[in-house]
Formats: sequence, structure tokens, C-alpha cells
Amino acid sequence: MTTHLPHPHHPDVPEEINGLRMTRQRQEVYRFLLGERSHPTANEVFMRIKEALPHVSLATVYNCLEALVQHNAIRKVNFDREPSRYCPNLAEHGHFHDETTGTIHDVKFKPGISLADVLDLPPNTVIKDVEITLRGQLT
Amino acid sequence: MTTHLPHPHHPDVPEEINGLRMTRQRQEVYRFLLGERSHPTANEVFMRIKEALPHVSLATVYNCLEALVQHNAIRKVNFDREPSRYCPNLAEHGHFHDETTGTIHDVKFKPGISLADVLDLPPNTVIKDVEITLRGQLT
DNA sequence: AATTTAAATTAGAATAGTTCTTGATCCAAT
DNA sequence: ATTGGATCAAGAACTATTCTAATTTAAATT
Ligand SMILES: [Mn+2]
Ligand SMILES: [Mn+2]
Ligand SMILES: [Zn+2]
Ligand SMILES: [Zn+2]
Repeated sequence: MTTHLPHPHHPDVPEEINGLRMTRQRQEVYRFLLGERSHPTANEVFMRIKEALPHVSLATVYNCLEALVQHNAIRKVNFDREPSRYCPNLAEHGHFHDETTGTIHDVKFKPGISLADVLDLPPNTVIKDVEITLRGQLT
Repeated sequence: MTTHLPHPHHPDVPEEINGLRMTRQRQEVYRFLLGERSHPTANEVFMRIKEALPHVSLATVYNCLEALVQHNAIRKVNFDREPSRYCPNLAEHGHFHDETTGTIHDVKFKPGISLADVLDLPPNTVIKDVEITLRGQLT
């Protein structure tokens, strides 16, 4: 193993996000996700940032993704038991899985809609997180 | 390996469900799920029906569960990447995960509510399946 | 600037839920 | 009774993810 030169920071990603120090690896992961709307998997992130960081490991990609999720910089989304995917859209939204193409699309809530209006929730329920997944076809 | 005596069918489960022949193993899996509201995992089903079928294998439980799901007799529900759980409630409903107790509760939709009323769906979208998951606390 | 301390990264092993493979067994139809 | 297809059982294989341990990097302290 060779020694590494210090990694310059990328200009368009801040040095810190929500108290998380942005190392070079975290920057590459975060920057790639910001420009992606495809909800890539950890492995897809890994293959992509290897172009900029040939020595990066998959474990580090998992570490970076987890750190970014923990600091609310990105979101982790799951479809059934498929590999987890990662989403840079921090607004509350759902996910539509187009079965024809395999693509995933963000779906916004209509303005002014609250879940309590739609769901028959038990009393004294405090909702911390909501997940809405749709499967179907774009005709 | 010893030879097995023929297994009698259980009186309260039909011989066939939606075209799926109900073997003794499928009957035990199905009958246990019908009486459960806890959304058990495959392993929990396995441990429970072993009491009635000591020779049953975990692979068979997975096979039975998959067959029942495929024939719309039960539903498979996933929470993040936790082990899959199985639900006998065929009505359209969501799942509330109580973080305090770890229990899962079915959540009905309010009558007369359509998803198109709530979500800003792209045009020409045909929804085949919806999944709503809530996480929070029952205070 | 050198030293110390802590955080982050890496490579590979380990984990765990699920699926697959293969041979045995069951069952319906001939 | 025999055949053929479905089902089952046991264990191996698979795979996304997590863990471990050693190294490297960065921050903090002297
Ligand atoms: Mn992946
Ligand atoms: Mn299980
Ligand atoms: Zn998204
Ligand atoms: Zn349910």
C-alpha cells in the first residue's frame, strides 16, 4: 500500500454539513448523490466515485452514506428487500417505482395535506416518520 | 430419515385457496397467520408451527409463505431491511411501527379517500400497489 | 514543529435473511 | 401398482450489509 497525498476539498461542497466533517470520501459520495435523481444503491455510488477516488472501499461508501443519513443530509429508501437506495431530496415525498423501466420517481404530496386526514390513526399516536411507496406503470 | 404418516387436514382451513392446494404445511402456516395480528417473521412462523409439525423445515416455511403471498392469501410486509413479516389482513391498509414496544399495528385508510387526492402523481400513472409505513410512538 | 489523541479509512472476515440445489417423499391420475 | 409432477427437507450457497483490526489521516496539545 502506497502513502496518499492529502486530498483537496471540492469547491462546491461545504467543509461541514449539519455538524458532519466532510472528508474527501464523504464529499464525493454527497456530491454524486446531489446530482443524481436515480436513487442509486451503495454499490452504484461506489462504482461511480471510484473514478475520482480509485482507492476508496465499499465499506467506506457504506460508512459515508450512513453518516450522511444520520446527519440528515440524505435519505435512505428501501423497496421490499432490494438493496437500499439513497436520495438527496430532503423534502417529504414518496417514491413511485415504475415496473416497466425499473426507474424510481419522487412523488410530492399535494399541498396542505396531512396524514391524519387520510389515515384512521389510533388516538395518542405520534408519527416520527412516514414512508410511501407506489408500484405501477407509466403508460 | 423415517417415513411419515399421512397428515390429516385441519377442519377449519379449506383444501384449496385461490387455486393453491393446501398441503398440511401450508395449512399450518396459514392457520397460524390467520390468528396472529403481530405480523410474524418467517422464523417466528417456523418456531410456532414446529409444535404441530416437528419435522417442518425453515425452507418449507419460506416456500409456503411465498406460495400464499403469490396466491393473494396473505401479504408480505417489509420494514427497512428487517426480516420480512407476514400479514393476513387483505384489506388495503398501512402499518404503524411503535418504536417504544416494537409492535406493529394495522392502520386503515379513512373511507372515501383516494391516493390521487393526496399525492401529486405524474400523469398517465397506473398504480398497482401502495405501501404506507409509519414509525412513531403510542403515548 | 513534534507529539499525542481521536476520527476515518481500508481490506477482508463475519453475519444473517433468504434462496437455491438435490434427493426423498407425497399424492393425484392413469 | 406405476408413473409423473408437486412438495418437502437438509444443507449449501448467495448477497447486502456490518464488523474487526490495522493503517492512515486529521485535529489537538505541548
Ligand atoms: Mn448496492
Ligand atoms: Mn425471520
Ligand atoms: Zn426520493
Ligand atoms: Zn398488516
